[in-house]
Amino acid sequence: MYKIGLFSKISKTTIKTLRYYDKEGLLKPEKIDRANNYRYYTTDQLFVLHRIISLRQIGFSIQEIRNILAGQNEDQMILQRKKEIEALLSQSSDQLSRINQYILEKKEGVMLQYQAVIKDLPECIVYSKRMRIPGYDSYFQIIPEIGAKVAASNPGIECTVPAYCFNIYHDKEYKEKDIDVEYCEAVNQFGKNEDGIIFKKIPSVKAVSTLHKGPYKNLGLAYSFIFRWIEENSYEISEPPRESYIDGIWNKENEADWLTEIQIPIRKKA
Amino acid sequence: MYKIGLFSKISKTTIKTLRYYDKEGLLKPEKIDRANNYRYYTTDQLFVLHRIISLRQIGFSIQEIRNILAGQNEDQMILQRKKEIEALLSQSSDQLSRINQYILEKKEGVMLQYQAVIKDLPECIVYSKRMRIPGYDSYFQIIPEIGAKVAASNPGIECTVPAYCFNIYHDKEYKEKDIDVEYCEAVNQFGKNEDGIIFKKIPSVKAVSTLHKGPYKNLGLAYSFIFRWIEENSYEISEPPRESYIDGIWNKENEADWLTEIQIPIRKKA
DNA sequence: TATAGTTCCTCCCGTTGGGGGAGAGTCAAG
DNA sequence: CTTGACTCTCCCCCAACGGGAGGAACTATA
Repeated sequence: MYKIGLFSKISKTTIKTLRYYDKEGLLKPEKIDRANNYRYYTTDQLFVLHRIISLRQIGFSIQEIRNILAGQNEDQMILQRKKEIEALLSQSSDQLSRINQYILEKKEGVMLQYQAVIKDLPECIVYSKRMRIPGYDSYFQIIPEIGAKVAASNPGIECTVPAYCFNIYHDKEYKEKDIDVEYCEAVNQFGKNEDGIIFKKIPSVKAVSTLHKGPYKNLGLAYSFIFRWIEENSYEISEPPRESYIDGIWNKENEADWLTEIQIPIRKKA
Repeated sequence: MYKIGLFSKISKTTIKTLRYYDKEGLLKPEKIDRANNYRYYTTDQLFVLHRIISLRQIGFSIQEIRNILAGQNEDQMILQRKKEIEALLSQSSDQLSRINQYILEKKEGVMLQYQAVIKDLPECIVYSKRMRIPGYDSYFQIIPEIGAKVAASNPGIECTVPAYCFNIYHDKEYKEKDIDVEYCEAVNQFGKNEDGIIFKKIPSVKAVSTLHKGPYKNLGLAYSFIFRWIEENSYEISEPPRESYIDGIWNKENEADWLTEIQIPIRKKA
């Protein structure tokens, strides 16, 4: 029978940890002296402690170890823990790739105005119209028309607050002319489909996002940044890119103040 | 100027997080209404927030981000973070290997009495004698003699409490006869070297450890378990194995109660 | 203008696996 | 008997928020 200090040295475990495992019910001392509450351990308990430490080193939580020691469906917990480890592994390797990319960008000295962020885009209801337009300048005429038509045909329908108003680009590559584009605006409910205007529910999706400030003609820079980012970090594009308009002609006079978010749905490359 | 709820939706960040970043000084609202303490944000602040989120996704802590945003030696922090990520990566891959090994052992149904644990063995002072002995049974005669001689020549020297008494095996492979063994016992100070008995300081080292209960003739099982474990988990032996005697003939009559810990110093395979 | 529903605020507590330390009781040796 | 080493319990701390209480303020509608 060893007191906690000796047992701690034999087992190379701190006293704090031993007391904690006692409190948590993982390893009760063989005997507790009722007179002074001293804990007494035996060498046999080294086996249990070794089991606990081994499981901790594999990353199981205290609660999980308690279950395993109690004999509860160990196999399932092991498989679950294995999946967790694999998730952590992939997260770390993700972070490594991102930080390497970051170092590279710093060394090249460019692109530092752009930041890539992964977000979940929530599900929403939109009205949309897909069309082929000659160039970006056509937006300023076409988009208000679509909005007006929807409002006229569907009383009671309102745009979401904050607005989520974006274009989806269906071309396989970046183009500046003759663009196959789908204009979308998030609304609070479904309405009538007419004149190529279609209401639909867009499911939630994981996307990489970057902000672009300034006139639309410079959006190409943002695209080249983010396409490269996707490539370097081993993602692939899962749906066509979206441009979400945050600040624009409707609230900022100066083109230099316009703010656009590029959102590209992605998945990890297999 | 957006109130926190709208800004939270635009940026896909929770209100709680925005308030936390305010409190931590990462992202102060553009304006706070003194009358009601409402926070007001601008779209320009989306850039700072994106920067923060991007750094968070790479795994930087709030404190680190605060330093980076303040322009403090960013390069160094990036390299440091990269090392952290690599450490995490290697830890996870370690855990994955261990849990796979664990699954394998369970499937084979054997070896479940042994547990491998990695520990740091602390530095200590020992007296030691290296010799060639015919077999394990010689221990019972030789070891007490050495102890008696040291005690006689070095008054004032005491063994550590708890005792750390072990053999180091210098043979390249496991042997049961004609063994090249170095007997060591941890003591509180240096003493006289004589008759092949040498005092020395053993530095601290990382080792894998397993417990063996029962007679010494069965130690082979424990060795085969742990050698395999080392191989399967991509470690390599960095120093000769040690056998540390926890319970033995001096305090347990029955051989079945003897407890021995095998400690093998290891390092990760390159 | 009254009211109801929504949004916002500031606390406070919880999470994990112990570490650090205070204050008090206990043990072993000289 | 004293002194130093051990041990006990209790409380606070960590990181990055999430959950919820309780209350004030804003907004829309009747």
